[in-house]
Amino acid sequence: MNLNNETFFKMLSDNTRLRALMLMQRMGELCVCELTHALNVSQPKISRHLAQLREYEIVGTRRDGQWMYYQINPELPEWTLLVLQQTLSGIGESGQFYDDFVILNDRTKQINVSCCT
Amino acid sequence: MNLNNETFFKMLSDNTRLRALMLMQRMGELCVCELTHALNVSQPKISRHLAQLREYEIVGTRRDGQWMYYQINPELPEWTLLVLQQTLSGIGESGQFYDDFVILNDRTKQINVSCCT
DNA sequence: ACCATATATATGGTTTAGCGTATATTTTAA
DNA sequence: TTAAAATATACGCTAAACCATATATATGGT
Repeated sequence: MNLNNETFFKMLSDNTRLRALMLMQRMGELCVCELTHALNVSQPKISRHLAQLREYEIVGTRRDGQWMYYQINPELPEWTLLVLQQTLSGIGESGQFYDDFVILNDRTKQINVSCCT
Repeated sequence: MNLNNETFFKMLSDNTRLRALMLMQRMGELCVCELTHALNVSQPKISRHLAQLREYEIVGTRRDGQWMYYQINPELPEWTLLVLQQTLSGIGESGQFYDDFVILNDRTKQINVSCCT
């Protein structure tokens, strides 16, 4: 599927997708279970949204064993990358987006815990 | 209506609204008939979209006689203004968004022509 | 081969968004 | 006060988005 400007913003216009993107923007790649946990949404739900983001190549994936890692596609048009960056710095330091980050971080700090438990 | 991040992007995710916003970002305030003409869409259509943008205070209005002028609300959160700016510089120099601008400019260059003829 | 874990997809239903057409409102001018 | 222009809204419809639940696929370990 080809990404036009309209569609790019549509992908940002769902709260679950936006939260996921903000986490990826901050943390680099993340696996599905980390996102499921940090955002506290059902697995099929996050998976469907990630599939949409991948369909338009807003995110790329890497498989490592059973885990699928998602990250923001670094080859997106420059201006879209800047928009994502601007958005994170605009909204990432408080509220829900910040909370998501804290939950994710608390979890990853627990060493020796496999990605998803 | 209160504007959240999700909604902000939703407002950018419709092509007609995005085109209108890009023109306003470039030109400052514009009246409905200018937008109708530049975007070549029906008057009720642009009017409904402008009403949505106004509902979330993404744009503000000023009446001058029969004409209603719309412009991007300068009191939007800083990051959203930056996103709009970034978007225009990313997509405004070619394609449909540029074409809209050219059409608008050709028209306004005709001096002594009332706003809508 | 079989099971458990991680992830993806399919299905059916509900809500929301957008459109064209018709009509209403506001303002100006005669 | 009537008409015309500019703009806004209402209505009925269609399509798209999103969700929860159920099921399928893929991988790794035993």
